Formats: sequence, structure tokens, C-alpha cells
Amino acid sequence: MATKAGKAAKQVRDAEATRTAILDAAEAEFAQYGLNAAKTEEIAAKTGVTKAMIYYYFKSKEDLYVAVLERIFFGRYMDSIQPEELEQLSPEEALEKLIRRQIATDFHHPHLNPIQIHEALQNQGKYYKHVLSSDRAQQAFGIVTRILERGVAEGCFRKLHPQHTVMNIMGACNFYFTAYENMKYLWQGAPLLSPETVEQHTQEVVDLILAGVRNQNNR
Amino acid sequence: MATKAGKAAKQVRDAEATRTAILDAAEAEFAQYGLNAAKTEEIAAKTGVTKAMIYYYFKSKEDLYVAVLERIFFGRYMDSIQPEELEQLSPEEALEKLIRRQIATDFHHPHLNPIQIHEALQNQGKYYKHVLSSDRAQQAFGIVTRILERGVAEGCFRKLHPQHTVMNIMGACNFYFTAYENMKYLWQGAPLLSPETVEQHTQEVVDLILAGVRNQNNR
DNA sequence: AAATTAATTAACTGACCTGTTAGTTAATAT
DNA sequence: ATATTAACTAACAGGTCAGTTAATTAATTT
Repeated sequence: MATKAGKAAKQVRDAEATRTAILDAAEAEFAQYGLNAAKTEEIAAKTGVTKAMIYYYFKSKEDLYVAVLERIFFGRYMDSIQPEELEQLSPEEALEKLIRRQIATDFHHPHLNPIQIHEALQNQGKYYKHVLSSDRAQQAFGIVTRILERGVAEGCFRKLHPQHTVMNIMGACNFYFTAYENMKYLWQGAPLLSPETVEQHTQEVVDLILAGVRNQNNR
Repeated sequence: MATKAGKAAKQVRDAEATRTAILDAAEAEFAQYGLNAAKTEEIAAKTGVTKAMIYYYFKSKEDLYVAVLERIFFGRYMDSIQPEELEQLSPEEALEKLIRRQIATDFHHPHLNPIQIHEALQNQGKYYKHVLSSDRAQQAFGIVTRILERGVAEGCFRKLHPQHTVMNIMGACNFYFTAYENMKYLWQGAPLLSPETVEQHTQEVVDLILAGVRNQNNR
């Protein structure tokens, strides 16, 4: 929709659209397999183009992978979480909103977490370094950490370690999605990924974490 | 030490030892890459034998993978957690011990979690199904869930959903290790995987979760 | 409408990777 | 000591995969 496209989508050839389609297919492939086990042939097949197209738009599989990483982090993650907005709220309100947004993001962008995890496990974060070291990322996580620091300072949260707590909250939010495919064998019956159970998961995490950080002596 | 070995270890050829060495190397390789991206050649090299040895002891890469899965789950995980023992304790004590054991297991068997995660993401739990459906696994997780149910029934835990809470606790315990390689770029300085910080992580999770599940109305 | 440029494909190359085979060396039994 | 079995290796076969090349078709410009 950015370029000149009279009727859009009706074009047979559309560089922008093809590039995006490749990124979309690559995102799905990398989410399932990570950089190493992902197959360019498979990405091309999912896109509906020839493998050569990948190398027309991207230098290499590695280059495509980095493009996917950057797009999903800056495009999807940061936009969904909106850390800046949380600064206006009280620590409790901000924390609850953060949790709800985090889980909603996991649910609506199911590739985000798998890609990050594969990157950590397979490549030790090598390709993620420049993303997470960027000013935008540092600032965003600074804001998140400061929500907890503010809570402690204001006395509504108990004395806790902000960075550890941020990680533990992320763990509680994410594990449900990460481990779903294994967990389904443990507690059968329940359809673990239905909107209803995700809503229940959200409420459980909110209750657990807010009770977990609240200062009992205060009030 | 099981077979007849006068001076043990001094043998040049030792089937049992070689098989175990292959399993060890495979465990490390699968933990980093998962089934699909793991290379048999690499496993052989790590073991210090020829690739053909893998096929002497195991039918296929898949077969070796399943052997690794079973060994690490039944051998390492179940032995470390000892769910049966937790049944004797009060819900609070049991829950704290469970958390401490879970994290200690993650720390001392760093391959366990990565393998499980890769299995979920890459293979949708296909090769884990028979493991988690087994009586031993079902019973163990039943015990864990029942700790929470007991706590709710006895009134020391607030009204919570046991299965969701088990997952959220596991998430808080595991995420620290899973995401470490990415997280190190966010909060530099601190050596995130030193014994000291792992101890701190443990205490933070214990504090967070116990406060999070405790019933405030009850005393 | 013809010429030019951009998007796309088919077919290929060379490296790599799983699994095999046939032969070799060490341990064990006779 | 010799024969037999068990553990192990070197070398290879066949398939797969990342990346390339040369030709083709669609869009754009003149």
C-alpha cells in the first residue's frame, strides 16, 4: 500500500509484495526450525516462488534471517507492548497491562517467541545482539524494569530484584506457549490454545504476579 | 561399572562406555540444535569415534534422539525432582522444595530444558508423546498438581487453577536458563549464569511464587 | 509499438549430510 | 597359540541443500 498500486494486489509482479511474502514464509519456517534447520527451498515453496527469488531479495539465508529477526522485534514486539505508554500508569496498573499485552502479543504473533528461543539456543544470541543492544530495545526494557523499581520505591511492591522479576514474569507469560506442544500430552482434554484458555492463562498470570510482587505490609 | 571391568576405564574397547559417550555427545548436540539441525557427524566427532559407530549402536538419528529424550527425562529429570517425596510435606514446603529442585536440575543438567523446548517447537512434541503419556510421567505431574490442589483445599493457597499455575511456575523457573543467551545483551555487567546469581534467581522465584499463591485472607 | 528495465524461473553446481559396506583391529573363547 | 566374536574405521553411495547462472516474461519508459 506504500508504492503506487492502482488496484493493488491485482498485479502479477509486485516486488514489495513478494519480498514481504518471503519474509512471512521465512518467519514461519525460522519459528519452527531456527536458522540452522530451516530450509530455503521450503521458504520458497511456502511463498509460492522459486528459491532463486530469495537470493534476488536477500544476500543469503543468514541475511534473510536477520531481516526476519529485526522485523519481528521492532515491528511486532515493540509495537504490541508499547512500553512508553506504561510509564504514565501506577506500577500495579502498568504491570498488569504489561502482562496482558505480552500474552496478547504471544497469542497474535505466535512466531515471535519461538524465533527468540531458537536464536538463544542455537546461536547463543549472536544474531540478536545488535537488536537487543539497540537504543530502542535498551530503552524499552529500561522502562519495563523501572515499573518494578518504581513500585518498590513507592512501597506498593515488596523488596524484589527488578531484573530477575522481569525475567520471571516473562517466563510465566511465555512458557504456556513455548511448551504447549509438549504439555498437551500431560493434561489432555482441555484445548490449551483456545481463546478462552488463553484468557484464563492471562488472568492466572496477572493474579499470580500481582500477588507475588505486592507489598503485604503496605495497606 | 556395570560390566566386568577389572581396572575399568583402562580398556581400549568398551561397548557400554562408547554407547554412553555417544548418548552424551548426542545430548549436547540435540540440546543446541534439536533433532533436525543436529549433525551425526558432529556427534561422532564429539564422541571421538567414527560416524558409523552411531549406526552400530542405534538404528538411526531418530532412534538415537528418542534414546536421548528418554534417558534425560526418566534418568535425569524424574530423579532430580523426586515428586513422590514432596507428597509428605505441607503444600508450602512442597512447593518451595519443588521450585528449588527444578532450578537446581536446570542448572546441573543444562541440556534438559533445551531438548524439551526444541522438541515442542520443531516436532510439536511428536517424539515426547510416549514419554509424557507414560504412567511414571503422568503420576509425577499428578503429584505436582496435587500439591497446589491440597494447598487450595487446606486454605493456605488462594483459589487458583492448578494446571495453569504449574505451567507458570515452570515458566518462571526455566525462562532464566532458556533465554539467557539473549538476555545477556539486555543487562550486561552481571554474569547471569554464575552459581551466585542462580541462587539469587532461585530465591526470587521462591519469593514471587509463594507470595503469589498464598491465601491472604487466611492469617 | 519498440526498447529498456525489473521480476521471475528452470536448471544446474558443489558442498554437505545420512546411512552403508567391506574390511580391520582388539578382546574373548577354545 | 588360534579361531571366533565384538568393537571399530575408512571410504563411499545417494540424497539434500545453499547458492548461482542464463534465459524468460512482465512492467515501464521512450
